[in-house]
Amino acid sequence: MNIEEINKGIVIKNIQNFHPIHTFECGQCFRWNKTDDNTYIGVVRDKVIEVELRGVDLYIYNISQEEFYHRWQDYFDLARDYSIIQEKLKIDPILKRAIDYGRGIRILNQDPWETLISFIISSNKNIPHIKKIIEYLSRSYGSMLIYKGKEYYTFPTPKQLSGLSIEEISKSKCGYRAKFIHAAVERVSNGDINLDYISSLSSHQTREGLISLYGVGPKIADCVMLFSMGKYEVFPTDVWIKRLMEYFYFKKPTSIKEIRKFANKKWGNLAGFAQQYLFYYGRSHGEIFK
DNA sequence: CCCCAGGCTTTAC
DNA sequence: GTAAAGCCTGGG
Repeated sequence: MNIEEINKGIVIKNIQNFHPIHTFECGQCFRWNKTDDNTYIGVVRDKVIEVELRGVDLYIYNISQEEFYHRWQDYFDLARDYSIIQEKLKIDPILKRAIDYGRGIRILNQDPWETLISFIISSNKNIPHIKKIIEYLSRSYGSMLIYKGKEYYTFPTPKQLSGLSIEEISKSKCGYRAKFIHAAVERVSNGDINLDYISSLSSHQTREGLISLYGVGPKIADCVMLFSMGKYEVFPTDVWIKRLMEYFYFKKPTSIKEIRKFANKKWGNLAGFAQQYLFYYGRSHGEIFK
């Protein structure tokens, strides 16, 4: 990678297989917002980051080169060669179509705690509403950051949320999910469950551990594993993926369990990448599956 | 007004 | 084991 430090940021020259729109709109994250053409601002852990694709060069603002190698290369998954992944997956003609459409997707390496709560909130909700709830929680209980004179808020830590009543959490408009969030805060902040430890286990054990949380089922567990724990063999199967898989592969109604098994066998430790390309393609071509 | 939105828990076969 | 009902809330 050809990287240069510039005023207030870095630039990666001639970047391959990274596009901000595809990466930030493919459903894996909720705190990146478009501010201009090919420009996004996001709060990641304890920093506000601005990303802009200008031609073939990627500008990342509010970080140094040293920080890039220390944290952000991993967060944006920029050390991974996605062309190899794409080559392997493109053997499948349907994936070829999906990859051609979403070529610039990268799977972000997000914070497990934030990812867990975000996907607990996501159940039975649309994306704008999910983002609103997360924004409310961050503004109310996170820490304030200033970037270019504007206020931003970190996603609250377990400690910052501990002690809140279910009623207080409900003020975020998260509805019946408040009791799930409350339970997760309790179990994580009192040390009953340690997300870093859980992520170090085998995929099966990680999954079991996550599902042991109240309000966390197979779909949410898979999202947390894929988006924040580097478990790339999972295949989060939601209603969109289910519809798409039935339409393209099974030609008949198929259980989620069977779809996951199929994907695992077909794509192995690349199933998570396949899911992201398919999901993004499916969301953008939803009318096909009606 | 009714229906749905990136699921889960509970209850009933 | 698998299948259906009910769930908070906001927007169409």
